[in-house]
Amino acid sequence: MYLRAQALAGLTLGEVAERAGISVPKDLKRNKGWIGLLLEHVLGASAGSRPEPDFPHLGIELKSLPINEQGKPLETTFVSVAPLTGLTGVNWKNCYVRKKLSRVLWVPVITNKDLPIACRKVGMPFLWSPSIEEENLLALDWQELTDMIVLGEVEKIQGKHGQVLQLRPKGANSQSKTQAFDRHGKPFMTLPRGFYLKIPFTQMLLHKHLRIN
DNA sequence: AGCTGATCATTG
DNA sequence: CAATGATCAGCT
Repeated sequence: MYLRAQALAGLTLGEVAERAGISVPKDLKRNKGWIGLLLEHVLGASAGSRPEPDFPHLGIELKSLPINEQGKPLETTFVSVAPLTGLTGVNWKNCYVRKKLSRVLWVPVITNKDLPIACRKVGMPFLWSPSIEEENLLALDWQELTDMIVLGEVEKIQGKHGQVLQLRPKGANSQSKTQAFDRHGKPFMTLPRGFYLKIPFTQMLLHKHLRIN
């Protein structure tokens, strides 16, 4: 599977889509997850929206990483939705973020905005598991953000919180609502949130990999 | 130019 | 509705 991913390196998305018999959209405005879904399809990941790794047997999560020609990620990377309730007994060791990030196949895609989708090229995929240092950074941020949620301060959380991990809205739109608890423990409805990896962190992963290989 | 809140499609 | 896949786009 990793080898199949490496075989995609250097191909354009147009070529990959053609292999898969999938047509390429003009833009991603109404197909924001298209590249990720294309890669899942050609690599044989299990489809669907089930909360499982993309490759359950291998415990590997597939993430496409939009980068520019200089190798800089262009977007933050969504990790998972953030539970706002039922957090008693949840800690870093058993949390969903850690599980999701335990083994990730990153597939960089050169996604300069001025390039048509079909002309954008797949970079060299790499398999990653957090080093001790990386995991410590993630754990620190996760704990800070989770503490705030537990304290009923979810609406005080800004994207700037966290060094490598941030909490931002993750919903259909600003009208989306999910349940949370306020500082007095009373339930109220608020925007669903998700954990995202900040750009400098994924940039570091990419560059570490490039140095090693 | 980067950040962060807002948004889109699809599925179970 | 909430989870999957993310990128858009206005504001600073």
